[in-house]
Amino acid sequence: MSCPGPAGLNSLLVGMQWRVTSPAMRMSRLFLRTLRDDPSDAEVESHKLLVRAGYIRKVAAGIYSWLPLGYRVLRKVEQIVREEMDAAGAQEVLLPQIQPLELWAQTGRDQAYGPLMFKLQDRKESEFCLAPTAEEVVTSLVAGELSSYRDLPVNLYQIGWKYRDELRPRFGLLRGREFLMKDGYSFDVDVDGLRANYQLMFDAYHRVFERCGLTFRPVVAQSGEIGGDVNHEFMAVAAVGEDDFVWCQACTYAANVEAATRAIRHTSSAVDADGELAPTATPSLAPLGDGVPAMTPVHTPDAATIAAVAEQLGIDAGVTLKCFAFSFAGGALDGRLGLALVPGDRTVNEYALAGVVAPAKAVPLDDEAFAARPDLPRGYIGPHHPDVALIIADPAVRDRASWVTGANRAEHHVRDAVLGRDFRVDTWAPVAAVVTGDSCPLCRSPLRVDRGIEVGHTFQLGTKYSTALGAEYTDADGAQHPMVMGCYGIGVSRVVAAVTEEHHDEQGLKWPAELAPFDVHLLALAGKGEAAVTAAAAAEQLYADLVAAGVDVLFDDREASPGVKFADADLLGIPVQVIVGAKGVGRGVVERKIRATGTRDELPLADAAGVLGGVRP
RNA sequence: CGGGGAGUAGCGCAGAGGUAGCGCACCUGCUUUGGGUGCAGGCGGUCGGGGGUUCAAAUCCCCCCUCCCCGACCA
Repeated sequence: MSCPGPAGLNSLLVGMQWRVTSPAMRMSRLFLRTLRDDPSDAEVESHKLLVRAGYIRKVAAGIYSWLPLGYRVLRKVEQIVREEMDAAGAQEVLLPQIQPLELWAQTGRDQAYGPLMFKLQDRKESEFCLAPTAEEVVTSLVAGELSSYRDLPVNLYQIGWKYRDELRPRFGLLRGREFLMKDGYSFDVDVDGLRANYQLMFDAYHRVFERCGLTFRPVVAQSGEIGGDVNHEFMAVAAVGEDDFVWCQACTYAANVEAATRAIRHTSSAVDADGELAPTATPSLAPLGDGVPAMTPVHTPDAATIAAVAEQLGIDAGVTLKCFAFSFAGGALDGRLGLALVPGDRTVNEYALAGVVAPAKAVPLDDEAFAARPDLPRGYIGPHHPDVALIIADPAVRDRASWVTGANRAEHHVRDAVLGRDFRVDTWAPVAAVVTGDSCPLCRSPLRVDRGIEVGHTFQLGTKYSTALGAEYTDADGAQHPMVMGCYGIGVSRVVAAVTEEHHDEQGLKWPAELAPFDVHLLALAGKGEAAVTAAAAAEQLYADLVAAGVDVLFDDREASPGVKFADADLLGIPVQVIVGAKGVGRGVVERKIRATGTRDELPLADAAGVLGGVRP
């Protein structure tokens, strides 16, 4: 039996009509099944539609297979990311997804991540994890390769699968346990260098998300697990987002709700530069309690939440005073009790509270701690408790003359608690979380709190990892310094879902041009008789012409009724639909429908491929 | 991890002691041909897994697995 040489093989392939390079596809051969019903386990539109349209299929909780259409979109996002990273001077690498746990122990993050990591052992029982991220691997890589200031800066990135054993995977691709992430890491000689690289990445991220068609905002954020200083989250605005962020409608201020602050209103003059109550402010304070009756207890059975108290007493939550109890850890007040006071319709921002008590820590009381302190009845705590070392109050606590609050006695609250008369405040600080309508700290315009999907995150890491893993360089004077690092993530697979959340309607998906799995969806409407045969031939010819013109075209050549084809086309969401039917072909035209807008027009059949090829991005 | 719900055909669901059904999808034929056509006939199931009760278990009991929702320190 003879083996075909290259030429023979080539002719064999041609003979089998294999198109190795063409991105075009006949729908009759596409690995695709669309579903008429929503999958029962999907809750958000992106999940429902991506499954119904045959882009993804679930394999396990938070783990998905990417089918041909979905994988095309995923690769388009990848490509945009790649282009913008390369343009910004970053270099692509590929780091392992299986990483030795030993490496993580060197930074202590094996403990910090804990059960969030998928862990595994090899046959020798050495411990590994599936990469949740790659700071350790990339830092130790760079530590081994570079040692001089002459080698820096360097900026490496990869696009690879990441694994996090989430407490609760949900919303399809939005919170998966396996997800595709672009993670990048910059190494500089100093903070100025880091800032320059950070700015390059920050700008590149804008271009990436703009090209993906997302409405987004970069917001100042807390640093979370990774550690470090300045960082931004890129939030795609979406009702199904899992994070609140605050933004100003008049200026550029935007922050994660945890990091957000607000301008203190008319009471701001009562707080001096140290956050202490200024003596000069007391004139406005003194009259507050005038004429308020003495504080009186009320029986409030089974009302351990603000909402329950408000309902039982027929009052607004805003007239209640919330007392958030915590114990100090470290510092002069170690082990003592503290209270944070905010109006009942607000919540305590624990990050803000942490900032106030730093360097000591404020540890919220847990079930055990409450059980050990019968004098602190959960849900019935009041600010006049005798054993509180420090009371921190939000300035909004000065906005009311009197409050309804806990009585420090189970099943009881008190009315008419007056600041200065019935309870004291030791420290004033804005520990209440920002809500819509608060004033912007920069321009005092109204702030909004919205939900978003975190599609990107940029960090200025500093030297935490370079120090731990020995990524040091020698400067011009021969001195050793740790490299100054930044890291930059984009949730590539999450972007696919985020874009879907923003671009869809009841009929299905609506891909932005740069992400669409195909540029054009060519529909050949079936029919009977000579006109239909002519139309079918015209569709075939147009398909060939579009392929020749370099258009990525999906050709619906199936034997199906027009309704089925229209419905599937709208579901799949390819930006331009071109409909070839007997009626139009008889008049020498085809119809073009823009999926996003529903706009329809006609193109001359003879010229259609040229027109469509010309508008290709 | 706590609470709730659910696993029956590829998808969506019904069936609650007597040997498994509907819609969609799929296959065959006819029909229809510009918005998920209609008719007829088919294929397809260890009823999540294991154990138990019973003459008989998808159904009752026990254990396990998986999936979904809510919560997981705001008093």
